[in-house]
Amino acid sequence: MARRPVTTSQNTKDLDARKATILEAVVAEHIDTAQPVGSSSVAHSADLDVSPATVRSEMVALEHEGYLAQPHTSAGRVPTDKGYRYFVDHLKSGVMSSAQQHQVQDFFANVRGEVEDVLQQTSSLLSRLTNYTSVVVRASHGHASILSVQLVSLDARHQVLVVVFSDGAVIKHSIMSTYDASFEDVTEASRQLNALLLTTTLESRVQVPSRSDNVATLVREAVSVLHAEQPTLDGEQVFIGGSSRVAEVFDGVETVRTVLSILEQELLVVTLIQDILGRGLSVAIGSEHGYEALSSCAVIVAPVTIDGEPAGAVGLLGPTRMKYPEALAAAAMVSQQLTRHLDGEDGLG
Amino acid sequence: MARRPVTTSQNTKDLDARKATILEAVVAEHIDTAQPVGSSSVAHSADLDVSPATVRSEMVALEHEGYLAQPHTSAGRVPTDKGYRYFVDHLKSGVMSSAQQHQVQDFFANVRGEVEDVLQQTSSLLSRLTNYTSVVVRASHGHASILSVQLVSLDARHQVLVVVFSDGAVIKHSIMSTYDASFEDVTEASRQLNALLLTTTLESRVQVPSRSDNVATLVREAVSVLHAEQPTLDGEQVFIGGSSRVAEVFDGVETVRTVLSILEQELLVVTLIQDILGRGLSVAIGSEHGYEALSSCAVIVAPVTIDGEPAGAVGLLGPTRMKYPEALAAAAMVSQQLTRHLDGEDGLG
DNA sequence: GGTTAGCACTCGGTAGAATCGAGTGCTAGC
DNA sequence: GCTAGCACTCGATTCTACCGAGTGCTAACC
Repeated sequence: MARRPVTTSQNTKDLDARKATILEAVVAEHIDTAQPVGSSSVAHSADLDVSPATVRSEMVALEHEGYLAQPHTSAGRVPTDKGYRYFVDHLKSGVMSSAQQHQVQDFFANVRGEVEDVLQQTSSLLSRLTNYTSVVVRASHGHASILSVQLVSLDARHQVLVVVFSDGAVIKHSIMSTYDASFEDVTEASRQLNALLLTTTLESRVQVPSRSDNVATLVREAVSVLHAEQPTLDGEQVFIGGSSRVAEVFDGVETVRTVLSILEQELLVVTLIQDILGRGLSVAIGSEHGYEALSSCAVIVAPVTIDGEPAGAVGLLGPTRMKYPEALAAAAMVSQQLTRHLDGEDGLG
Repeated sequence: MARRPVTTSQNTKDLDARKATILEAVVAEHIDTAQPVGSSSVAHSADLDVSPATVRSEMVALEHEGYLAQPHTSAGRVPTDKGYRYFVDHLKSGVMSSAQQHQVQDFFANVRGEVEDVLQQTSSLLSRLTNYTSVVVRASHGHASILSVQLVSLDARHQVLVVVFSDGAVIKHSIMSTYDASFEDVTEASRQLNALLLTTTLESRVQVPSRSDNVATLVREAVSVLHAEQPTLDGEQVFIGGSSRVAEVFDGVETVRTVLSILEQELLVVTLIQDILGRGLSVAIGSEHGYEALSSCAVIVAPVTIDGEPAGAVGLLGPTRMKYPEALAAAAMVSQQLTRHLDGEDGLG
C-alpha cells in the first residue's frame, strides 16, 4: 500500500463572497447529481443575481485556484479535493431528520449486551443511517489496568492465559509448555502472575522470576506472551458495518475491489482512522489521507471517549462526493451518543 | 431473505457417454471463457469424432433434459445449475499445482498464535489460493466442557464473567448487579459458580441456589446469562477471507451488493454452511442451497474435525461457473490440513 | 470596471443504419 | 444415424449524423 506524504496545511484561504457561493453551489449540485455542473444551473440555483457569463468567468478563476476542474472542454465543472475541502470547512453544522435522531436514540436506549456487540451494531446503525460503509474502532486496552490474571490448564502441555482489564476487556492467550505442568504448578503460576501483574498495564514491564523451576518458567512464558501482544495490532478492535454499501456507492469494479480489500486489512483501517484523528481532522478527502488506493474516497471520523479518555472512534467511508452535512451530523451524533452510552455503563456494556 | 424449499434428490441419472462428453466440454469451456459455447468448438475440443451438426442435435436433447440453456436463439449454450451439478458429480478428483500444495504446507508448518487468528489466516489463505471468497466457520463450544468460571469485579455494580472451555475457547459476559456487590460477595459467587459449572457444558442445565442473598443473586444472574448464550448465534465464529474477491468474480453491481450483504450476516452464513454440510453435500450450486439471493453463486464446503468430532468447516463462495476442480481440491486440502493442525495442537492453537 | 448578451466552437452522448458473424434449426442426402 | 448445406436469427460492432449542454471570447452596456 503506497503511502504518500501528508499535506498538513489545508491552504484554504477565504474566497470572496461570490466565489464562495458559486463554489458551494457547484459542490452541492455535484454531490447531488454526480454530474459536472454548468454555469447556468449555478446562476439559477444560487440566489446571486448574475448571469451565467459572470458565473463562468468566476469559474475559470476558481479553476485556476484549484477548487474546480473540468473533465473536458465544453463540460461543466467538478469540484477538486480542495473544492470539497473548502465546502466542508465552511459548512454550517448540518442537521439530521428528527426521524433519524429518534432512530439513534431508540437504538442506544435499547441496546444491551457485550461492548463488542454494541459496537458492531453501532457500526451497522451508522451505515444504515448514512448509506455509507461504517467503521467503529475500539481503542487498545494498552493502558487499562489489569484486574485479574488466570492460567487454566487444558492438559499437561497446554494452558490458557486469561486476562481481565479494568475497561472490561478480556483477552486470552494460549501457552504451550515444554514440560508437563502439574495442576499445582499451574495454580501456583496463576497465583504468582496475579501478584505480579495486578494493577499494572500491558504497557508496563514487570520483573519476572529468574529461577528455573517449572512454575517460574510458566510465569515467564505467560508474561512474555502478554508483552508480545503489543507490536502487532495494538489490541484495537475494528467493527465494519455495511461493507456492501461499497458496491453501490462507488462506480467501477476496480474501485470497489480496492476499497474492499483495504477494508479487509484491519491494521490499515486503524492506522488510517488514528492518523486522521491525530491530525485533528474530522474529514479526510481524497488525497488528504495519503493512501493512493483511497484517492476517490472521503473518510469522516469522530472520536469516542470514556470518562474523557480516548476510547476509540466511529468513521464513515464514502466517495469524495459524499453527502457531507448528513454524514457529518450522523457521525457526530452517533459518536456522542456512543460516548454517553459507554460512560453510563462505566466503561463497559 | 426468502427461503425456498430445498431440492433434496439431485435427479442426475447418467447420460450416455457422448452426451456426457459434450456436456462436460460445454461446462468446462464456459467456466473458462464465461461465454456461451457453440457446437463447433465442442466438436473440435472434445475428442469425439463427430461434426458440429451432430453435437447440435445432442445439445437440443441436453437442453430439453435441463442440462443446458440458450441465452437467446443463435447463441451458444450455457450450463444450467443441473448441468453444473452433473459436471461436479462426475468430476475426477482434481489436483492442485505442487506450488500451491507447498504453499498450504508451509502455511500450516509456520502458523502460530491463537486459534482465532489461525482460522482467520486460513480463510485468507484459501481465498488467495482460489481467488474466491472464503469462509471458515468454527463450531460452537456448546458441548465443550467448562474448565473454569471466574467472576471479576469492575466496580460494585459491574462484574465480568469469564468462562474457559476444554476446547480452549474463552467467553466473557458482562453482568450488572442491582445492588452493590462487595469484593467478598464476588469471590464467593465465583467459587460457587466453579463448583456448580465445572465439567458441565453450556447445553446442560444446572440447579441454581434459590436463596435470596447477594451471592446467590449474583450466581443466578451469571448462570442465566450463560444459558441465554444459546438461542442467538450458537456461539459459532465466522472468519471471512477475501471479500474483495466478490467484486472481481461477479459481474453486475447488484449481484456484488447482494452477495456482500449476505456475507455481512454471519448467522446466515453459518446456517447456509451447516445446511449444506448437513445434507452431506460438498457443493451447492445456484438454486440448490435455497437462497434466492445467492442463485448465481456456488458454495463449496469441507468439514473440519477435532479428534473426529465436527469442529467447523471451510467454505468457498464463487459464481456458479467457478473452477470446481481447483476450488474443490483447495478446499479439501485446506480442511484436511487444518484438521490435522488442530488435532496436533490437541484442539487448540 | 464589472457585467452581460451574443455567438462561434467543442465534444461527449445518443440514435439509427448498416454490417458482421457466430451460432442455430432444418432438411436432404450419404 | 450422421453430416453437409443453407437460410435464418440476433447480439455486437462500427459508422454516421446530429443534438445540445456548456464553454470562451468579444463587443456593447451601465
